[in-house]
Amino acid sequence: MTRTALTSEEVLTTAARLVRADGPGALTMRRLATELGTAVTSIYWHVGNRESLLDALVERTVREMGEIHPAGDTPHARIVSVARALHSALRERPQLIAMVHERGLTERMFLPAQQALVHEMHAAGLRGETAAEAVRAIQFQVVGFVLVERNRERSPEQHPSEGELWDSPTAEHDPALARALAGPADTGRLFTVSLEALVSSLLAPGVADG
Amino acid sequence: MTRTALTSEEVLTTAARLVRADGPGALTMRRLATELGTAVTSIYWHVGNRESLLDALVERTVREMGEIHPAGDTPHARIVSVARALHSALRERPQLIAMVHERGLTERMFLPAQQALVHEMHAAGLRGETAAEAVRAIQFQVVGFVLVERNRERSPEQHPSEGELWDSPTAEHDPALARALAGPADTGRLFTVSLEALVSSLLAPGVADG
DNA sequence: ACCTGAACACCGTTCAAGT
DNA sequence: ACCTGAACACCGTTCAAGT
Repeated sequence: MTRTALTSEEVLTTAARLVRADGPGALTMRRLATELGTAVTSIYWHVGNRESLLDALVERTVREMGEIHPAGDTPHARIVSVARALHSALRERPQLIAMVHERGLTERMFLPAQQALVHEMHAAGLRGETAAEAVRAIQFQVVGFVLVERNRERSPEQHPSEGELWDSPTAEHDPALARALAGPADTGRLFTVSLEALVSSLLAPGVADG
Repeated sequence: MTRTALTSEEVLTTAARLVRADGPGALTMRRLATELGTAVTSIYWHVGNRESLLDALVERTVREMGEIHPAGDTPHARIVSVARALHSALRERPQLIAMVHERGLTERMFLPAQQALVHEMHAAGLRGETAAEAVRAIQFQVVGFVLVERNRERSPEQHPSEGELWDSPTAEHDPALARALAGPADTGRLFTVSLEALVSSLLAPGVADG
């Protein structure tokens, strides 16, 4: 009983499924071979080694990310919408994004978004290095946020101990603050606040020129 | 020829050295045993397994991070100084910080800084949930930045291809922008710009209350 | 051109046996 | 109380041998 001819396409698809389901750590060559119904060594013929398989997976993810469609009437609104779209796109593919991150390909994944942002910065009147800096500030903000959020999600256990430690002198004459810092962060709101602050500052005339 | 009695302290110190030198991936139980001059299995008696060894390492790093000393005359300046201190402290211990990050203990590591920030927010007149939100916005900003920077450092190779892709329509009538985006980002400046924008916005009266 | 099993050099971990 | 070697079940990868 032999199976139909193996293709690198099939290897990639199955590998992507495993990563999405159980994370990159669960993608072992032997498990992949079992899943595909072939010998481990056949995979090597088609995709080289594990490293290049992961490279191909990442490449595919970058392509699949798709285009960005800015929405809104003002440059400010359209920039914010791009940042938000990026934010949720990244959040929907946590494991694959982590792999893109590990491989340092985050920038290339961001290229379409970057071009959209450049367009909007131009519309807002920014040019040259100032515009470039503004675009990058947005990117850093969004990527940084996603990374921090992922970090927090992976460890919901630590908050109690953090709560204990907030029985500090400061906490006593500001209980509302202590309560807020003991509980989980409202990351959605933090994202909005920080993003609005940044965009407003970037679009304010003459600020980024110092 | 027997060596002096093994202690868990010695195991931790040697393990920390290996991680600092070659990263967490290089810390294998067998290599650690060789380095210590004992059998692999002795380590298990002292520190449990690899996982709890890494836990202990991380715990130690968090403690060693030390205190934060705000500098400057205005709350704005002092908040910025705390953020900067955090930023460089994190950058000086990349591998160990990565482990703290992986284990989701970033928050606990940030506790002293958090308390310093709360103090400054109070000095600036912020209270309760507004102050808590402001503190967290700063934290997210700094941590996010460090993570993005580390990601970029790990992959200096990708810029050429990014440069190629910047032969786009927009690039032609703004060559300065294309040049800026093709080259490496000035992360120090981006950090300053974003941080100043955020702090100014957070300390502006009545903004974070909507 | 494509697939295979055997073999190699690595892992982390357990456990009975030593002192 | 502390240390040990043998053994187990995993890895990724190579390579000669098959069709």
